[in-house]
Amino acid sequence: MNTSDDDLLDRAFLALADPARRRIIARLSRGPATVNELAEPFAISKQAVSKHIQVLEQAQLVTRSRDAQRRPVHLDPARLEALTAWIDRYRLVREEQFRNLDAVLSEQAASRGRQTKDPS
Amino acid sequence: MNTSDDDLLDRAFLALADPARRRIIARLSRGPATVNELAEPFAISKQAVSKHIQVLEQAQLVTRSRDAQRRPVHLDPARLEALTAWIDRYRLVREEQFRNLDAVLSEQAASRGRQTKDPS
DNA sequence: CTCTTTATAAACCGATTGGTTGATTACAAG
DNA sequence: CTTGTAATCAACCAATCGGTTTATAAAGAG
Repeated sequence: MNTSDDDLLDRAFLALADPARRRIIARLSRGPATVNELAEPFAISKQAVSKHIQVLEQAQLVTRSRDAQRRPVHLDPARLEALTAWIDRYRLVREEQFRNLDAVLSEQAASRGRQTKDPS
Repeated sequence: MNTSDDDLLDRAFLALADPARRRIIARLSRGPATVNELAEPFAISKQAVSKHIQVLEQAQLVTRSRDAQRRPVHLDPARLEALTAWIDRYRLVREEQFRNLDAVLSEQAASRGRQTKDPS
């Protein structure tokens, strides 16, 4: 299966772009649960919840084990960590950008008599 | 415009669930850019890029200013921070869960010998 | 074996996505 | 005024998404 880095990010972010799936994540953060347990607080069918879990599974955000005819779902925090890592890269770069901007402004303030460079 | 908390998370995660939009985020982390500049490295049309920017804008991940007929796009790190905050909530809760799991395993070790299922 | 529980598979449907092309707005320069 | 540039709007299209209903598989319990 084609699970490139980009593809995994696609699936993971798309998986989180749905309130039902985010509620499932929240529920699973308190421990494993079966499809029936996950479906109970929702107004949708078990089949729909099963589909949501498949989406989360393909994003590798959750895993499943076997216990007789039950298939408990477990949260896998590793992928969540990968998402924060991606976001932080650009969030933090941006903050550094602000620091650089401060430096540039100080530089410009110090050279207020020289020729102004055009920052196009 | 209905911008509830859940709705904003929907839009933001959906916005990141596309490689083109993630590349736009990456580019904007190095400074503002116009639609034309953003569209250049892509094989898609300017209209498509414009749509991507609208998606990012509705997710409040970027803002726009006016400069004559140009509309430079700026990255807004605040929303990115909100996303990491949401993820970390459940990622970190899960780590605490592991600590609790250790306690449970110790408990089970003390009562080893019973059936794994229903103790008769 | 049959019956029940748990869960998935398959087919279908309306709404949304991501892309296109063509027309239009907004602004500045000649 | 006309021309050119930057960007959006509008209409359209194939593909995907989130949900349903129906049917099916898989694993105990009796």
